[in-house]
Amino acid sequence: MKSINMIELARELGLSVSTVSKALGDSHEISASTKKRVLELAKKYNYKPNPFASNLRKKKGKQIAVVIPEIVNNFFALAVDGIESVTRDKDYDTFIYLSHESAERERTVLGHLENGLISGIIISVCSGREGYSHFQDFYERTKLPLVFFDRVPDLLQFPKVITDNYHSSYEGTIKLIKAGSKKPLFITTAEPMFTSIERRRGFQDAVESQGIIFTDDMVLECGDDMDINYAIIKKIIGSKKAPDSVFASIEKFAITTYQVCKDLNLNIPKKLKVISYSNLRTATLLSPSLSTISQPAFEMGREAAQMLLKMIEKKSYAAANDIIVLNNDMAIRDSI
Amino acid sequence: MKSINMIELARELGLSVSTVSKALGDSHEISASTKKRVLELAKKYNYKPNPFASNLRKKKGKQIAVVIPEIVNNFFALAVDGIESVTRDKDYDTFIYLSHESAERERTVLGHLENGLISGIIISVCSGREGYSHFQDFYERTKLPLVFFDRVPDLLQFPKVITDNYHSSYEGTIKLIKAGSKKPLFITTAEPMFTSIERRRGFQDAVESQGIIFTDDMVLECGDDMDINYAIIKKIIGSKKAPDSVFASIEKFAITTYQVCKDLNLNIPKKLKVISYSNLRTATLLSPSLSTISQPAFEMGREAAQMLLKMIEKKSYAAANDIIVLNNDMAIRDSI
DNA sequence: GTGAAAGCGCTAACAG
DNA sequence: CTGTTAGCGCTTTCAC
Repeated sequence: MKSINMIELARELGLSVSTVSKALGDSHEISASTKKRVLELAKKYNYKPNPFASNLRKKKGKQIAVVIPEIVNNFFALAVDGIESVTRDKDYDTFIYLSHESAERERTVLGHLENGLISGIIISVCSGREGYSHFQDFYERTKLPLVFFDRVPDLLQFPKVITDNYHSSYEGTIKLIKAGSKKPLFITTAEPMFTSIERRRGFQDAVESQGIIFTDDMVLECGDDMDINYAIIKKIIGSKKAPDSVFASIEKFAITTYQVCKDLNLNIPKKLKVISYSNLRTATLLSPSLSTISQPAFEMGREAAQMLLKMIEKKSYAAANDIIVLNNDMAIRDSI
Repeated sequence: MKSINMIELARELGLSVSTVSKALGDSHEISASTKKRVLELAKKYNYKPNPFASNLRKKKGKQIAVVIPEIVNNFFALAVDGIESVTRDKDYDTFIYLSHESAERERTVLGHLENGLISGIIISVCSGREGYSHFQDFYERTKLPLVFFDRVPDLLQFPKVITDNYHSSYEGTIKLIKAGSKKPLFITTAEPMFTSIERRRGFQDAVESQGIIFTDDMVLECGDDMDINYAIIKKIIGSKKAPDSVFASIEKFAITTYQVCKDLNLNIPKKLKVISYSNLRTATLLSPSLSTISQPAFEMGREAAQMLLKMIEKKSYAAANDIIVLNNDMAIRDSI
């Protein structure tokens, strides 16, 4: 495959490569007529500048990376869709890396990206207690723009796109209690992450605001193994001192709760009210329809990407401490 | 910020850059002791070879592209997950591009990728009647390895990973009829694509095999606008000559069908049996649980990526016309 | 086993 | 406005 290069283009045009390069870059120091000639021949040969050569020379490129815990998850898929909507628009290429909730994998990816392949990164961090020093280290070493979204390292000074986790959780809990719940259960991840922590706070404060004494057994921490989660949830929900409502911090725990209720023949919402953070499109079709707090995932991705590209393109742009907070959307359905 | 390069490494080691380069590449012409020294210093400085320089020189890199219609779709998300499982393993970087079912966008992406950024592409084509000549053209010009999956250009000679659409559709239809359906309705996309066409054939052949006279009104073509689809499906299902079962060629039509039945207060499966191609995780939780034919999306992605990398690394020359056919999985649930 | 040197294709001073 | 030139950081002959 012999793809034409700038030298041959220049030769055929009787121009120097630098003139061709400038013409292709629409430089103001090139005459309109020359630009036209160059562009025409370039199109004729379907010439595309070699990005490796150009990136090498310019020491930067139009590639960014997206590092997320998983892709088989409506929230992240939507976020990627949002990111792509702006990178596509601005002619950036988007790499995708999945951490699969592994901090080690996250570090590996970051280490790899230190090679200079990309000009910026959009990240949603994996859960866990391993801290965020690798992000700080990465930044110190590369000075590359980083934007975090949703699951953010709250203690680090980076631009972020998040939602009002605390308040939406507070409101959701209030709904549960106003609907008659005396003993709500908050199901969250055993591995801590920014969103869960905020939501848990919102839950606890709301419970207490309604004159209910908050106790530790109002929070259940679940792990990755869905079979074990199923067993734990079943045990609690089927027990004597069962909760009368469940607030699932993440979607899959609501799904499991539904499964448990189905198997135990427990009526939702009569015996158990349920609400969950979720971006599930079929929430309305579950039986009963699931009440949800959904995050503006697409918009979050879009905002994060816009922020990142702004930082990449304007070196002086001081976005470093920008935090964009978007609103979640609560939909009360038959499960309450 | 100032990342070290090979020249500085070489200087500090008192070696030439070429020796360092070879050592880093684990060349056999370098002594073990030198390799060790080089590797150690490289690690100390956290040195990473600049991929632009290396790719420019070698005229190839370890980047591939994935071009799919959408990402907010469990099937494609799973496929990307499968692809990533092998690219991660083999240290390839994965670009992602979404065509959003637009042939024009698909062409734009392909045109862009002619610049040499990547070493191979995995594609699932958008629906429509615009043909596949841009893939052939792309290949002629770049000679880059291409692997198609699921939605493939059936007439072109490229390696492909598909599933047994025809047979699984045939079997699904038989299930519907054996369960008592006399007048099944196949809901498919108005814009043609490989999978739908095969599934439709399977449906028709199955219908006829059971002594039912196939008529054109047994197939309904729906478009992208879900509101319009809803109206059309509602009209048909609510009419005098309504079908007694629905076979949805793609998931979202089954969802809409459920919605319609819910709103019309039509009992599934009594009044209408439903089966659908779907990778929805909540199929069991819908009311009633949805019978599905699910595709091995993760495996498809994995196979496609393995094939592509093999072609890129030329470990297998014979891959060019390989077609891998995986089996779908049918799960009959309460909707039948 | 190691090194010198020639570029890969492009951009950006700097000249003219 | 256009051309000359010097690399970007790396790989790869080809010498030694």
